[in-house]
Parts: sequence; structure tokens; C-alpha cells
Amino acid sequence: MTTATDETNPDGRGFLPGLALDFVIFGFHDQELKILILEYKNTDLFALPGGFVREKEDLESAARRVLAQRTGLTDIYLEQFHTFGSLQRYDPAPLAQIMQAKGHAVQPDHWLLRRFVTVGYYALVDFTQAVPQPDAMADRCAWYELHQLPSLMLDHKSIVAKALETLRETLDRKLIGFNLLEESFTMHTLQRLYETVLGEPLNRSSFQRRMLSLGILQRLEKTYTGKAHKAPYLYRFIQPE
Amino acid sequence: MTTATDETNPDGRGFLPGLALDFVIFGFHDQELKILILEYKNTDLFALPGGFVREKEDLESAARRVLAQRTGLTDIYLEQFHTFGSLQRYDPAPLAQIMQAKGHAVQPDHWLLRRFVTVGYYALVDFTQAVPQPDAMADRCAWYELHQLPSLMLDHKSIVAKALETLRETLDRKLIGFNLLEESFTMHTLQRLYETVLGEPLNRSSFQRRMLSLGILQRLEKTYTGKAHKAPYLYRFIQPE
DNA sequence: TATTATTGTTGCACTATGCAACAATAAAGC
DNA sequence: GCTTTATTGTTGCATAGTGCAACAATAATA
Repeated sequence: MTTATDETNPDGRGFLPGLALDFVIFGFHDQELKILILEYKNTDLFALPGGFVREKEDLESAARRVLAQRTGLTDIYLEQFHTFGSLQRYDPAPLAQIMQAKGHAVQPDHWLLRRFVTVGYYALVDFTQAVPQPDAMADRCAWYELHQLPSLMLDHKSIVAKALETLRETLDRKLIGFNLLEESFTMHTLQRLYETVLGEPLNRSSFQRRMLSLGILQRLEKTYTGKAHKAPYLYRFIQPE
Repeated sequence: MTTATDETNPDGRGFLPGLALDFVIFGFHDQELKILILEYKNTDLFALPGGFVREKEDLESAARRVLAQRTGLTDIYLEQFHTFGSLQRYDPAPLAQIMQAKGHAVQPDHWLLRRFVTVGYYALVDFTQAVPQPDAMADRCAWYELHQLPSLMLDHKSIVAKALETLRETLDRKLIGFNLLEESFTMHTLQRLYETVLGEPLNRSSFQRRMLSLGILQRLEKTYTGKAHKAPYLYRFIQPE
């Protein structure tokens, strides 16, 4: 919810007032779906990474700019999914606590303590390539397993839920695995990704048949895992040119 | 894009600054999909109905309030689909023209001439029940066939396109016909609605089989159309209690 | 060499859907 | 009254997709 320009900019000048961006950044690792969470020193507060929109900046450009700051990655799969504007989410307490913990005097009319409507985006990133960067206010930025999230501030928990719901609904239409996996992977890993997103087990042979019939996978050499069984093939996505 | 409180409120006081709502209100009539469009006197400008969010009001509540003002209907199917915030859409010219045509002096710093990010909602209404109401600035509010829209101001054309795209994608998941049709209807009308939304013809027997197998339709008495052929049954949706 | 675990594949049953055909029927033409 | 016409409700058939179970292949281990 915060940005690096805060301390030198007590009025929030240069940003669109009352409008924020929040990001649910998905990664896939150890057969688990994870998201990036910010942690604030001395507060036990956890939040989604976020930012603000500059006065002369497209909403979409702002989203890409902030995301690049958080993950170090450009050219990322990014999609807007919902805008959150309930009055309930207007609670200055957590942010006041964060500012206090940072040693700032808390002015009650500080721009960060006003009401915000926030546009939610989700991103899909290759876990191995993302380099999480905490912003000026936060001091840790780390991956959390989706089902073991800490308690998040404000309505961020429901923002995550809505992002996941959207991800499920678009799983088939958009080629989501393409963005969450490394260059090559086994069929089993791909299936685990689908199962994790959908939250339900899938039939192994049907899944393999369906994926192969899509014509988007190229079979590569085998990978010898060292386990006592048949070695699985590696696959990679064929670039839709 | 405007609201009735404009003339007595030159600063936009009481509203969240820079944030607007725009509505794509779908109706179905004469076998055609239609939407509500506002027309501004002496300008030849056409726009989507819209409004603003009060400072102490949920985003969702604001949407329902504005929609009720436009259609005279409450308890309407309403869904947020996208938030539009490109810089391109920031063009004060059309609104200045509208204000001028209304006989107002155009102050260049008027709040309506500033940049807005707008949250897009689509609504599904029973055409026969909706009572379009122009707002204070507009002087006509009328249904237009989707493929015969006038040239819309700003980016409203792409807002309509995005709304239609969303409608298509959710057609099966949500029970859309339920909101767009009258109490009872023929299978043919239901099929035409689906075809209009999807933009492609559907197979008659397959469609009938699929709809009946859903178990959401109740067959009523026949309707004698006066035409020289078998009379079709009427159906109505079974209320999911 | 036999065992074990996992992978790739295939057969079968079941469901969904496009297409074509057929029977039913309301009104019009004769 | 009988035939014709247009549309509707229904059914049969071919095809495609999917769950389930089974089987063969195979890399490492015992």
C-alpha cells in the first residue's frame, strides 16, 4: 500500500489522490503456489505490495512501473481483476502504526491515512527470476505459500481471494503455466500447478492427454531424477509466434 | 459521465476526487441487444451514463445508487468489469463543450474537466421495466442497438467493447438470461439472446437440449403467435431459492 | 536378477454436442 | 374439409472430450 516517495512527499503530491494499486504476485515453487507479501518492522503487519498512480501516467503504466520495482522484472504477465472501494477498507489505524514504528510523527491528516480506492492486479512470475524488493516503509518482502499466509492488513485477504478466483476462471483461456514455470518442466509439475490453482486433484491420464492435444507443448529430452522409476520427459511451451 | 449535483457544486465537493463510474446497461428487445446512451443537447455528443462516489459511500453502493437514478430500477444485476485509467481518456474538450452548450461559463479548473479514472460496471435489466432518466446535463437517455451505436465520447466505445467481452465470458457461469428477459419467453427468444451476446449462431436442437438439461427452466402453456406453424411453449426461469 | 515406484499410453464407458431427420401442429390457401 | 407451409419439439447418429482402470516401459535399488 505504500511507496518509496512517502517521506519526501507528505501530501502525496504528484499522485492521483485517493487511488492506490495493490498486487497479488503469484509464483510457483516446490509444487506450491505462492504470493509476495510485505512485512513491516516492529508492527507484525503484513500487506500486499502496492503503489500509486502519477498524475501524468496511465493506470496500466503505473501498474507495470510498481511491479518492476517489486520484482525486478519487466515484461511480466499482469492483469487487472477488480477495484476495491468499500468504506470498511478505510481504516487509518494500520498505516498510522507503520508510520509510528518507522519513527515518524503521525499527522492525522497525512495523505496516507485518507480513504483509498484500490485497483487490484495480479501478476504471474517465474519464481526463479523474481527478486523481491521491499519498499521504503517495509523491511521484508517474501514469498508465502498461499494457504499459509499471515494475517493481512485491511481487506487484503479478500483481495487475494478475489485474485485467486479470477485466476481459476481464466486458467484455461489464458496460457497461465507459461508465465509461472521455468523454461522446461515435467508433466507432473504442470499438473501440480493446475491442481494448486484450481484447488482440486486432476486425473493424470486425462490431464496429459488434454495438454498434449493442445499442441502447445514440445517434448524435450528425458530428465533423470535419480529416483527408482521411469524418467519423465521435459516439456516446454511452444511460443505462439 | 455527469451527475445532477453539478450546478450547485462547482468543486465536486462531497465526491471522491478523480474517480468516476460508467455504466453499460444492457437490455434485450426485438431480438436485439441494446444499451442505454445519454445524449447532450446542441452538441451531438453521446456518452455512457455515469456518476461519482460520495466520500462516505461504498463503491458498490454508489454504483447501485447511480444505476437506480438512471433506470428507475433497484435490485438489478450489476457487475464491475474493469477500471479505465489511460491518460488518453483525459480530454476535457467534450465536457467543456457540454457545459458550454448548457449555457455555463467554462472555468478551465472546473472539477469535471480534470482527469478521471473510471470504474466500469455492466448491468442487465428487463427492457420492459427500465425507465431511462436523463441526468441534469443530458437531455435524452435512450436505448441503442449494440451494433448501431452513435459515436461515443472519450473512450466509451472501448468501455462498451470490454463490457461485451466480459458478458460473453460469463454468459455460461452466471444466469444472464434471467436478468435480461421478461417473466416468460420462448426457447427461440432465449436462443436469440445467447446468439446476440456471443455474436455467433447456435445449433437449435443442441441449444434446446442443453437448456432443458440444466433444470432451470419451467415449461408453461403454449403461446399462439398467429403464425402458420406449431405454437411454441413458454418457459420461465425457476428461482434458485 | 527381481523389486519398486513412476511415467507414458491405451481401452472402455459415459457425457456433451453438431447435424440431420422426423413427427407434431397452427394457420393460410384452395 | 383437405392440403400446404413454416416452425417447433424430439430423436438417432457420429464425433469429441473426460474419468477410470489397466498395462507396458523403465530407472534406480535390493
